[in-house]
This record gives sequence, C-alpha cells and structure tokens, in this order.
Amino acid sequence: MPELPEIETIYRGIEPAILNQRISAVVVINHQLRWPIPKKLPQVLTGQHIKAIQRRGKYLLLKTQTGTLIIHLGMSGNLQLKPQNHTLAKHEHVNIVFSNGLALCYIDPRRFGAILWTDKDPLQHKLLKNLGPEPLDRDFTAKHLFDRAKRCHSSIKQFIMNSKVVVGVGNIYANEALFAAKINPLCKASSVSLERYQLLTKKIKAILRYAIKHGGTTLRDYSDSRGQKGSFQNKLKVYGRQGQLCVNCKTKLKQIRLGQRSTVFCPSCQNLAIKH
DNA sequence: ATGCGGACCTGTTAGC
DNA sequence: TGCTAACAGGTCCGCA
Repeated sequence: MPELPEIETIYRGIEPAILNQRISAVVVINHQLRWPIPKKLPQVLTGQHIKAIQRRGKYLLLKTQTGTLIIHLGMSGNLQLKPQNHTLAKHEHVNIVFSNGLALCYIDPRRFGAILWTDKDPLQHKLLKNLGPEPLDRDFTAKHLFDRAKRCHSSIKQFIMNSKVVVGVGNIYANEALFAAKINPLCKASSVSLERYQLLTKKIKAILRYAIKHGGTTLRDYSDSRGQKGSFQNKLKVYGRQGQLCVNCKTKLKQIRLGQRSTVFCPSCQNLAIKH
C-alpha cells in the first residue's frame, strides 16, 4: 500500500485530530505483526498525551511525554480515524482511543507492518538510524546519489529503492521517476552521470510532491485516514501499464522483474545505458 | 561492505 | 465453476 506520499497523506490526516489529545485506552486485538506489539503498550500509553507527530521515511512517530510509538504500515497497513464505538473491521489489529472520542485504528491484512515503542531517541532506533535522507529535503541532492553510487554494484532501480540511499521511494514511484528521467531501470547505478542524477533527483522530488498533492496512489485498497482514496493512479505513466503504449513515443511498454519487484519501462525512451 | 534470496502474511486474479 | 499458482504498495535477516 504505502509509499512516502501515502504515509505523508495519512500523517496530514491524523495530525490535527490527535495532536495534544489524551490517550484514554489502547486495545490490541492481534499482537502478531511483523514483530509482536509490546505487551506493555496499553499500560505505557494510557493517560499519555500526543506531544508531536513526525514522519521519517515510511515510519510515523507518535511522541508522548515518556517515549515514542513507531509505526510502519508495511505493504498493506493503514491508519483510520473512527468514532471510538465503531464496529471492528476485518484485520483491524489495534485501536488507540482518545479522550475526544476518536479512535486511531491500525488495519493491516498482511501484517507486514510494525508498531513498536521506544523511550529513547527514535531516530537512533535500530530501524531508523541508518536511513538515508528525506527525498523532499535539501540534503537529498544529485551529488549525494552520485557519490553513494560509486560503491554500489546494483541497478539504478534497486539503488533508489534502497532506504539507506534515500527513504520513501517504493516500487511505484521508482518506476515513474526512472521513466521521467529517461533512465533504463537495469542500468548500473555507478554508471549514471552526475548530470543524469541531477535530472533524476528533480524528477523524484517532483513526482513525490505531485503524488502527495493528489492524495497518493490507490491501486486497490489504499485510503487516507478518513477513508478517502488517492488519485495519483490516474497519473501513472508506466507502473501497471505493461503492454500498453508509451505516452511519449507509443512504443509498447516492457515488464521485467528486478529484485523480485515488477518493473515497467519504455525500451525506447529509457535507453540510457552508459551514455546520457 | 555489498548483494541476493527467503521470510513474514492474506487477498485477488490469471490460467488451466 | 473450481483449483492452483503467481503476484501485490515493504524491508529485515542470514548467508555468500
């Protein structure tokens, strides 16, 4: 489900509803996510206030007086705001109930997501401390990619999907950004020129911003915290369009698998190998 | 240090 | 119609 634009959309939806709110109850229906939800969570959270909410890559951080709740939505997770007396959805695993009567509901069919607690600096948590820069921040630059790529042997697509290189670029937006920058996804990251990385950096930023503006991409079941679907799926130029014609040159789009992920590109427009 | 495949899960769809 | 296999928005872990 969620890449950076989807997480950002969820973040913007829940922030005004739960900031400074008091947690009146925490109900865990199923502890078994990617890692077990800490047993002590209801005890730790109840009575606390949400002091700040932050997104780091695809992680959401909910800070209270005593620590931080680290939430990752995995492949199929979602957060929904509902009245506290709502009926439970299928695959609804956690409810965080606030004194304003709203419940923040964690729903995740595949349970690849995670809900963890830390009382230390969350950015130094094992899962977050090695993350690369935020793609929409100033320190995400062409030079950063170019320098980092020198010691990388993988393809450009796997390179930009590596969260140690840059966070938030998942399969959909990796495909779209490489198409926009006219780079073949199979091309070695180390063979891409600084000039081409300048174009790619611009395209990644532009596509992520544009997707956020459109509320993210709803392929099957993604929706924001109020149940609203995204619309960026209508703007996709290559992802999911294998066999259809390139919007630029009418060549048939090709699909391959790269690192077990579906990869779609235009063999004509994205012909950049070593040259640029 | 880097890279690869497997693992974690359920649901939907394509193909026979 | 029904069964099976492949695939789906992520990413950690163990091993080479």
